[in-house]
Amino acid sequence: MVTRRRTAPRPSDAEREFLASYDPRAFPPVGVTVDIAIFTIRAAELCVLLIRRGAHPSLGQWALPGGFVGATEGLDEAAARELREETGVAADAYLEQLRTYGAPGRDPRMRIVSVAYLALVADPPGMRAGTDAAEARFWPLAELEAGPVPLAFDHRGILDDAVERVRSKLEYTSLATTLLPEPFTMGDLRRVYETVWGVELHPANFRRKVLATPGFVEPTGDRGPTGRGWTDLYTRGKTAQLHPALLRPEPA
Amino acid sequence: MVTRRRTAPRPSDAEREFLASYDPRAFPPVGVTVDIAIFTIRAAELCVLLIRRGAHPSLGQWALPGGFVGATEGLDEAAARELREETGVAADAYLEQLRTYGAPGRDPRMRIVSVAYLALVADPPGMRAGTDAAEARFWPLAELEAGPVPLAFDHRGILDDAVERVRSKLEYTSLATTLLPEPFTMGDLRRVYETVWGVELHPANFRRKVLATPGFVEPTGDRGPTGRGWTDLYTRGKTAQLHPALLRPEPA
DNA sequence: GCAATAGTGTCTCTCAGACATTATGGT
DNA sequence: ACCATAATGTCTGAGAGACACTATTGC
Repeated sequence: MVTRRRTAPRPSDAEREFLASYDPRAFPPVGVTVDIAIFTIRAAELCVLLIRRGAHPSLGQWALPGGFVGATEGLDEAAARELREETGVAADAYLEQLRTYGAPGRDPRMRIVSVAYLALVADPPGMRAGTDAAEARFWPLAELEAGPVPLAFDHRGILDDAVERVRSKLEYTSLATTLLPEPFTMGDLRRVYETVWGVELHPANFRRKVLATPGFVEPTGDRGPTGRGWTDLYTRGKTAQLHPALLRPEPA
Repeated sequence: MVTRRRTAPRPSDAEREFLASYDPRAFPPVGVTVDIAIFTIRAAELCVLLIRRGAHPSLGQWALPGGFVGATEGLDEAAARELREETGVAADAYLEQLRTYGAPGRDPRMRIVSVAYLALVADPPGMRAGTDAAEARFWPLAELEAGPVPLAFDHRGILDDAVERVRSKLEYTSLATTLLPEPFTMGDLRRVYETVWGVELHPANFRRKVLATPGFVEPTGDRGPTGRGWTDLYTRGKTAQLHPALLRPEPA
């Protein structure tokens, strides 16, 4: 028996680790999966990619794409692989770890710990026609929040956390630009913020703040058509963090 | 064989999940642990609790406290248990999930996925004398960053992430108050910020901003002694998020 | 008296929000 | 002509940073 510290002679972690070093099956089996909330902007709506489950449990329900982490695969690596498999997009996408969910009963089969990721992509062109029959679909969030679409497992909660993360990330990073295909107009960028935050922004003030933030966007020099007239086009800047930040208006 | 979506007939997640539902041992064994970076302020220094390992691997090295997640235990629950076991503190402490680390080789024994947590506590009184012989110790971060103290596994990287999270959390939450025993003075609170951020703040401006943020601190009405004179005492306010935020000065 | 900290007041600069004005091009 | 959007400019108020001044207490 190995005691680790302090006074209590309880069955210590060290003991369990010691045993585990000789028998990796000494503790309860746990599956580790990666789930991704992949967001894009489509038709002025914030959308998330969901997959209709083709296996039990929750067969037929919609779920975040994901899967088990390979034996020799890192977590970020597994998430990047899932993202590539689902969307075909890898280069211009943004991917970050969101949070890990491991409530004991969240999967009825066995103990599953899911490392959730968050991805932002420009609307992938290959996914509009190439998708066969609604097995993978970008759902507008408004539709998910309004209609009673049941999500598998605890994916509803994961999705809520992911949306909140996206909303706050737009404040202090330039990630809004990764949701748009290049080049984009100032109005396009503003509509991303308005869509994600669910507010209306003053075009003049928005423009002023974006252009006052170095490295947020880069003017191409070209002009492109908009609804009525012509306007300047921009590409993504090099700065990830915004200084100063673009704070969302308080609901007060 | 079950095909899930799109065109590719690759070995799909659904298939693996289907198999797994009949044989939970069908995928590689993974251990899930919880590690906590527990911070406090002691002697005007930001300190983190480390444990000297009493088992292989990395025997004798310092590591973040942690352990395996119980079979019927949630992740937050496991972290709260660890925090309680290590410090005896539960009530006034702050605990949040930081990030999950799962690089394949991070533990030499087997695949270990570690869900890291972050805790902020007021210096626990029971830990100064009650601890026997340096098996658990609050280390000043300055000492860790300067001296070549090797940390077990990838805990150095986890600690770096945790410190950065604390630094940014102080900006827009009232968590600085959870690092102090109550009641505290305005100077105590300012020194928390100065210590964590590693900067000097103007006392007058700091005081004005803190008092202008509703719910940050509550005046007790009493006055207490300070280095030279007497000053107002405060307790923690009810607001978790600060409006407006208390931004740290830019290193520019 | 001197040093150190707490507390109050004031000035300036920056920035966000609100709004006015003009240009452009499609309906 | 009318409308929608883009683009530019102006005004005001809030807040941050810098600094001056006073009060209190230990040395």
